[in-house]
Amino acid sequence: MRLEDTFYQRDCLLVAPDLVGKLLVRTLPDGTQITLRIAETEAYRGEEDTACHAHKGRTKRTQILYGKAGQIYVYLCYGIHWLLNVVTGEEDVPQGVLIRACVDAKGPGRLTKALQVDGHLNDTSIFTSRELWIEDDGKRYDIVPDTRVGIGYASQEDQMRLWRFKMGAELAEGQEITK
DNA sequence: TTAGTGATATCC
DNA sequence: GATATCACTAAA
Repeated sequence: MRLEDTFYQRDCLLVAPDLVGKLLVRTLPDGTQITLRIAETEAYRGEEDTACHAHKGRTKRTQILYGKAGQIYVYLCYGIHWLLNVVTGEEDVPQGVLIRACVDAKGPGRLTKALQVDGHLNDTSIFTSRELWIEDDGKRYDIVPDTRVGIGYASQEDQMRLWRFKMGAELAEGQEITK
C-alpha cells in the first residue's frame, strides 16, 4: 500500500532506513508503470548538516526542503543528472532523503534516467501524484549503514556520519532488523 | 583517469 | 552580467 504522510513526517534518519526495501512506483506519460525496489538511500538533515543543500540557508532551490514532508525534490546535478529526493520531517526544518539506487538501477543518475524522472516532478506531492509514489509490500530487509558519498565539500565530521543505508538480505516473517 | 554538462549561488 | 561549483556517468 501507498505510504502515508505520517511515514514521512518523522526525522530523516528514521525515514531513510525505512525507505530501503520499499517499492518506488513510476507511471510514465504513455501509461507504462515501472516498479523498482529501493536499494539505497541517504539522509540529509538540516542546516547543521554541511552536506545538505540547505546548510547555507533557504534559497529558491532549497525552499522545497523546508516545505511539507512528502514533497518530491528533484534537482539537476552536474548539468546532466536528475537526482530524486523526498522531503521529510516537520515544516520549516530542511531535511530530506535521497533515493540513491534501486535494484537493477545503480546510481542516482541512472535511476532517474530509467524512470524518466526530471524537473517537472520537482515540488509535487508524493501523496497525490499519479506519476510517482512509494509503496510498502510488507517485505523487510536487513539495513546496512555506510558513509555518504560525493560530499567532499562537507565537514570531516559530517562526512563520517553513517547516513547512507543499503539494502541487505531479506528477513523472514517476524524477524527483527539487527543493528 | 578524465571530460562533459548546465542550473544555481556567489561574486563583481 | 560573469564564473566557480557540483549529492555523476561514460568512455578510455
